[in-house]
Parts: sequence; C-alpha cells; structure tokens
Amino acid sequence: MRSSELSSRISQQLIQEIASGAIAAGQHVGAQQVADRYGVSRTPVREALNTLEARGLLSRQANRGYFVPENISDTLEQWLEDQHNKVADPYQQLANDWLVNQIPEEVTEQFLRQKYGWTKTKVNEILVRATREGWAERKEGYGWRFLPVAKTPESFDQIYRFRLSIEPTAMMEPTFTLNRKVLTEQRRLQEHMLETDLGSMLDETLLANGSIFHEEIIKLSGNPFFLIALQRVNRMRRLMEYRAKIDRERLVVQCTEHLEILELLEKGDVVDASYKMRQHLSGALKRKSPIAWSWASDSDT
Amino acid sequence: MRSSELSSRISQQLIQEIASGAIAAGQHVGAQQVADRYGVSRTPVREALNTLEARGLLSRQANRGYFVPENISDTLEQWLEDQHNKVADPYQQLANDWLVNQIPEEVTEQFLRQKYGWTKTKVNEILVRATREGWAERKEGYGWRFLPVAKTPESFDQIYRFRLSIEPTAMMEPTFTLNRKVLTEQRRLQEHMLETDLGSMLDETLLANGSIFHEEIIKLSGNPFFLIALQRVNRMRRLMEYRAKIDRERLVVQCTEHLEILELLEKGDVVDASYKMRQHLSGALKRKSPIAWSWASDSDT
DNA sequence: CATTGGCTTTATAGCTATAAAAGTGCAAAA
DNA sequence: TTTTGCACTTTTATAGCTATAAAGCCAATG
Repeated sequence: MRSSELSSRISQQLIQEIASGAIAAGQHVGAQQVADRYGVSRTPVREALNTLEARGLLSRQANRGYFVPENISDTLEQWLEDQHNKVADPYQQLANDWLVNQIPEEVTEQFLRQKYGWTKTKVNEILVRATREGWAERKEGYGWRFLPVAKTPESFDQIYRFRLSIEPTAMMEPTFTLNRKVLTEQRRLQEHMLETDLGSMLDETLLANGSIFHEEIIKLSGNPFFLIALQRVNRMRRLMEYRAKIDRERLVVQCTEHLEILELLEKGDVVDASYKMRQHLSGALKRKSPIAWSWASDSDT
Repeated sequence: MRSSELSSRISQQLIQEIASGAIAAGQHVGAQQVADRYGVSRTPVREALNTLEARGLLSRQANRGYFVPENISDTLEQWLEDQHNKVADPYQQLANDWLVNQIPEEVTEQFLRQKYGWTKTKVNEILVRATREGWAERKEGYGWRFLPVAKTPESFDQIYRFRLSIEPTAMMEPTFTLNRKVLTEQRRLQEHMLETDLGSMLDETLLANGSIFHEEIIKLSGNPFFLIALQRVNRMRRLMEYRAKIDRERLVVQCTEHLEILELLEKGDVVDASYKMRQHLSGALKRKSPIAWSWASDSDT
C-alpha cells in the first residue's frame, strides 16, 4: 500500500483526534464526513482509513465503513512508541540543521537538492513553508537566505515581549465577544490535560495545547490581525521548542493559569482576565519558558 | 537591449531612490555599491544602469561609471508619466480581481494558468507571494483558497487597531535605542516630502513613505517580531490602498506628525513620542485613512 | 586601488511528456 | 437513504532538457 503525503497527514490527524478523545471509541468514522471536515476529497481519506485499519487502529466492516475499536489504548501506546522513534520530516530536518549551524546563511536551491536529495518541487515547497513561518526568504536574484530570527534564546524573550503587547490588548478590543461555546470547549481541553498523564503524551501535542488556548482566546477579539500575528510567532516558537526538552511540571502551572483566565472570562470579567493574561505571559517570560535549551550553548549568555 | 525582471525591478527602485532624494543629484552610482545594497550581483545592476542611461536618467562616463545628472526633474516627470500608464504587474492584477470579486474563493492552479495565461512557475510564484502577504493559502489537497481578510473596509480599521497595539508599546521596549543616524535620515525624508510637489509623485512612493517611517521607528525597538508584524499588515494595507485614491492633503498632516514624533525622539523623550504615536494612529483610524474607498461600495456601510 | 567592462560559470525558469495523487460520479450494499 | 467501493477525470508532481538570467572572475582603466 502506497501512502501519499496527504493521506499520511490525514492518518496522523485522525490518530491525534482518537487519542485526545475527540473521536470516541465505538464511533463510526465515515469517509465522506472526514473528507468534508478536512476539506479534501474521499480518495486520500480512504487511503488513510485503510492504513489505520492495517495498523489495527480502526476496525472495518465490509460496506459499512470503519469504526474505532473499544479497546484501543494498547494499540495507541504502541503507536506513540513508534512516533517517538520516527524520523523528522524534511521541513524539521532543514529547520534543525539551520538552528545548529549546519547550513550556511545563504544557499541555492541546487545546494539543498544535492545535500538532501530533494526534488525541485520539494525544495520549493519546504522553502515556501519556511518563508511563511518567517525564517527564510528569497534573495533578489538567485538563492535563498535564512534569517537568524529563530536561532537564539533571545528570540524567545522577544516573542514573549511581543505577545505581552498583543494578547492582553486584543482582549480589550471593542469587538471582543465572550463565546461561551469556545470557553467551555477550552475548559474541557485544559481540564483533560490536567487529568491525563502528561508523560504519555507526545511533545507536539503538549506544545500544541498551549498555542491553541491562546489562539482561541485572541480569536475572540474579532480582529484577525491579532490572530495572524500570534499564530506566526507561535509557529516560530514551536520550531525552537521542537528541539528542546519540555518541563512537564511547568505545564501543570500553565494549565492552571489557563483555567483561571477562563474562569474570569466566564464571569464576564474581561478586564481582570486581560490582566491575568499579562501576568501569565510575564511569568513565562521570567521563567524563560517551560523548556530547557539544548542547543546554542555556544552563544553569549 | 533585453531587460530581465530583476534588472527592471532594480531600475524601478533606483528611480524611486533618485526621485525621493535618497540618491542626490551629481552623486556617483557604483554598480558594486548598488549590488551590495540590494544583495545581488553586478550583472543585473549593470543592466539596470544601462537602461536608465538609455532613458537619460543617468549619465555615463566611460570606465568611471554612472552619475545622477544635475537637472533630472524634467526627465523624471516624463518617466512618471510613463509609469502612470503602465500595466499592472500580474500580482496586482490577481489581487485586484480578488478584491472586486472577479475570481472565486477557491481555485486550481490550472484555472489561473488558463485565465491569465501564466506559466506554472509564474502561477506558483504569485501564489507564494500572496501566501506570504497573507491573503492566499494552499488547500490540503489540490487547489488554493483566497482569504477574505484583505477585502473589506473593516480590515482597514482592524489593521489600525492592531498597529495601535504594537507600535506605541514597541517604542517602550527595554531594548529600544535612539539611533541618531536613523532619526536624521527619517527627518530628511519627511522634510523632503513636504517640500516636494506631492501631485507629481507616484502613489506607490507616497504610500511607501508612510510605511517606511513607521517601520524604521519600530525597528529601533530591537525586537524583530514587532517589525515583522508591522511589515505584514502594512503589505496588506498597501494591497488595498493600491486600489484607492489618495488624499494628498491628509499626507501633509501625516508628514507633520511624523516630524513631531521625530522631534520628541531626538530630545530623548521616548514616552511622549510613544504617546504621540498612539495619537497619530488614532487620528488615522478616526479619519478612516488617507484614502477614499473606490470599491466594495456594495458592502454594508 | 577601487571600479568598470567583458567573459565564463553556475543557477534558475520554461517547456514537454509522463507518473502519481486527488477529485468526482455512480452502482451496489447495508 | 446513506455510505462504501470502484472506475474514471482532473490536477499536480517529477524528470530531463534548453534557454536565459545571475553570479563570479579577471584584465583594463581612471
């Protein structure tokens, strides 16, 4: 069974959803339904469902479709193991090599094709993504330039300072609306985090949780430019965090503070919520983030 | 004489610099120097210089290089005439068609290739740029999606609200440094604007002037994330302004306020400068920007 | 001694054919 | 009636070749 990039992305997401409890055990997983949700056609979805069945993460009933098995936790554990040992995708590989100074600041596409054995399209695709995430840019003529913006621990502080300037003010926007549904859902997710054994979760999942919370809150401002700006710095932050060890103790504090902010918002106390958000971010800034630096040890401290 | 895309971009920029006074009359324009400044090789620069000489915008002395003629204003006038009648570049064409609802929200690359007669690479290049500027994104599977974020007058207000939240605070960053050289240069540019006949300048030049001032100031914060965020919304703003008529009266007020901010900064009074910046932006927000909307008249007012 | 001008090398854009992946419609099964 | 399974269409990716653009080099010039 071949599996294209898209279909494997879909299986990843499906597993995440099953693992996080968004899709319950015993539930029917329809191809059309999934396709609609992700905005793609049924073809790659069916491939993904096939793959997951082959790995025992879904059971299949002829002509009736796929279902989430009742006893899935063991299989999920196994899958998590596999994930931990998985090779990084090309994008992460390039990002990593840049962060640890394995590639020069300016490169030609040719250089990357040779070094990594990528096709012309793949090189382009990856560089486009890096451009979008803000750490690469096309040179005027031939070649590309990588930006040092994501390389240093200082960037981390700068990102927090930036967030400190947009997140609390976004909550004070005149168009800010208290969407109960969003608040309830976020409360559910944060509480779920606190209840779950953090040790068993993938780093990516943990990091994503924090980002999603803040992005959902800033989304309530009704001003998309705040959201876009936050997403942008979050993506860059994750790029760096990807390389670092996560302090899971710190995450508990983080979730607790998130819940406190939610509580204030649920009471309709936006001003205090905004203030608490400021404190929350300041705290993260002071503590130098919930991660420990594993690279850039050669930089000036 | 053939002239590649890059070399014509360079000539455009050079003319802008000459017109805006950044390169003074009589000054020597070295190929190497220009190449270094733009980060390209001398080849396209030489092409550009050649073109400009052919049009009489530069004079050439054999083996000594190119110089800005003393009496250049007439030639510049002529060139400005030509520019006004120039066809829009493909990117602006697509942006325009999207803004005036001439293309659907979701398209395939094929569709664009047919509609505009672009090559595969060109389509890709333009979509990448649109992605970077924030109003297009790749769909999961095949196809692209255009985002409505840049389409409405409301976006304009939202951009100003966003700037209101980052620009004054950026000036209060602990790493903010008063770079005299930058301040002097900006003062020079703003004063030059006020002295020049605004009617004779290209819209792009006028719009660029405002953006550059704010970007240079925010750059002084020492936190690149503020700059990146501002550049991003400015690009989108310009996309919209490109379609609208500029109120040149308003620009005089703008320049004056810019000079007031500079004055405070030169005195080292950062707090008041930050406050003035806030006022400056609020003013623009209230006055609904120095442009008049020429499209989207069908939207809810 | 930096800078230009001409020339060589290298890199990317454009094109074509082909492979692969995603999208789509319809009959068959539950 | 809904959903799967399958055949078929459309769209995009890949590869290799050619043309052209950009980069890099070096001698000549002021």
